Amino acid sequence: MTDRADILDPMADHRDHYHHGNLREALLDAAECMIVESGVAGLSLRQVAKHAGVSQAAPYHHFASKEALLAEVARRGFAKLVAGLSAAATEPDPIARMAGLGAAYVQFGLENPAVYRLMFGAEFCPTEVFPELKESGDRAFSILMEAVAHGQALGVFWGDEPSTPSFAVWSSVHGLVSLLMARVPPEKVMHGVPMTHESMMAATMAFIIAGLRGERVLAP
Amino acid sequence: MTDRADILDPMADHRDHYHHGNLREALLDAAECMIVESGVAGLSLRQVAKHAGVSQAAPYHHFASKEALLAEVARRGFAKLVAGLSAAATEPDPIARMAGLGAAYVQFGLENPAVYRLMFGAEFCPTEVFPELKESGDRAFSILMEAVAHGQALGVFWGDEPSTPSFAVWSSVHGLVSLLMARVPPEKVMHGVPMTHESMMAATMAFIIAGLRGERVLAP
DNA sequence: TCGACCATCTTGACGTCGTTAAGTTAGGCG
DNA sequence: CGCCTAACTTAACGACGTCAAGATGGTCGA
Repeated sequence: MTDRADILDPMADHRDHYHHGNLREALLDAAECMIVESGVAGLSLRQVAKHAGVSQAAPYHHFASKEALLAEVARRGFAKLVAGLSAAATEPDPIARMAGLGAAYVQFGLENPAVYRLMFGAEFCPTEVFPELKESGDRAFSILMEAVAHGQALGVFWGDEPSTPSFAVWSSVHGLVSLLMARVPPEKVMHGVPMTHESMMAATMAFIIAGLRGERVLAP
Repeated sequence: MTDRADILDPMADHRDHYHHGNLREALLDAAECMIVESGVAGLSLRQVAKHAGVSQAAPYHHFASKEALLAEVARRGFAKLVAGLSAAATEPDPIARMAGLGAAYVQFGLENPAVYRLMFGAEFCPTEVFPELKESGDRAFSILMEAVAHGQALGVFWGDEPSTPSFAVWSSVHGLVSLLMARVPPEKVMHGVPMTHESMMAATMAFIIAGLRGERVLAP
């Protein structure tokens, strides 16, 4: 099809142009696009291939299975999430940094709900089968933990051990995103009180800050 | 097969014994059992039917589709969750009640991870298609909101509007269960600190109590 | 310049899946 | 006793994931 185009357009300096151009990336793009439109559950590898303009078996020269392709889409998602968090992690004030991290996290989740579900769904591409996925997630967690340790070092946050409160923070924000996606349409009103995504997020962040600053209430 | 068994065993007083006995419940039981063993993604309706001892098309006389059967399994899960929460909701002390609700919620999630994922996954049986699922979830939320309002009425919890902080509580606990299931094996050690499910839960509950008691830190 | 190599992609096939249509069985009621 | 209808079976359709075998075309040493 693009017989002469490869000569006229030698943009791929390395080895990115194979037979049909960079099929691996094209498949990933197509899969992500189709996931965003129709969800993960109904995704068909054959349609991904058709969408990329190749035959049904072509993807198997770049991915071991449909699950492996989905895992790579999820890995890209984690990379994007880490990029967003990193941008927010430069803020020096601990509370402002934590608020920025939370906002970046929620923004990523609500802007990429399908990919977010794929990343944390564990039904498709489980972390046991694809350990690089777990590693990508841990990288995001490290940014959060660094922010907690930063606040602890300055005496703004309680304690001196960052991993446990970091996990509690992650739980809160992850739960917020999950519930906002699954159960709260943006205009929902409950018992006469409007529940906007913004107010839900403000309440969760208030919980997080209160938890980070406060003393323990329950034993241990 | 059970030609005479129906006569020898007339336990089903109402109309529960059709051709093969109560196939609807048998299918639900088989599906739940198979989901627990192998997850939702790989579940096959044909295997569910075979597991129940009927042909491939038999389920369609009791459920409109595979998704509808899964939705009913999820609905049963919500009923079980509500039962567990209700038992913990009798405690009069607000903080103890909240801790009990959290423990009951986490216990349900960790004891039924596959069904929990189905309930909140939103990939299979979405709430838009099965509104009774949403209703079941709202019933669980009401128990939590009642507990928050109870604490607010006694002046133990901050504020006088229960739905927003209740949502933050739900977020935290839901996120805790999700992350414990997906990313934290029970024996995980992170940066030299052992992260047990119990310590993660204690930290999250401390956050929740602190958030419920404390003043707002961020501007709403 | 040419031929061999090899990664890349296609064709075709297998078994399984969800779902539907048409036929079969058996208990309930006239 | 015979019809009715719900419950179930058999058979089939198209789509799916995946693999084996063959076609294709760029790369590189001779």
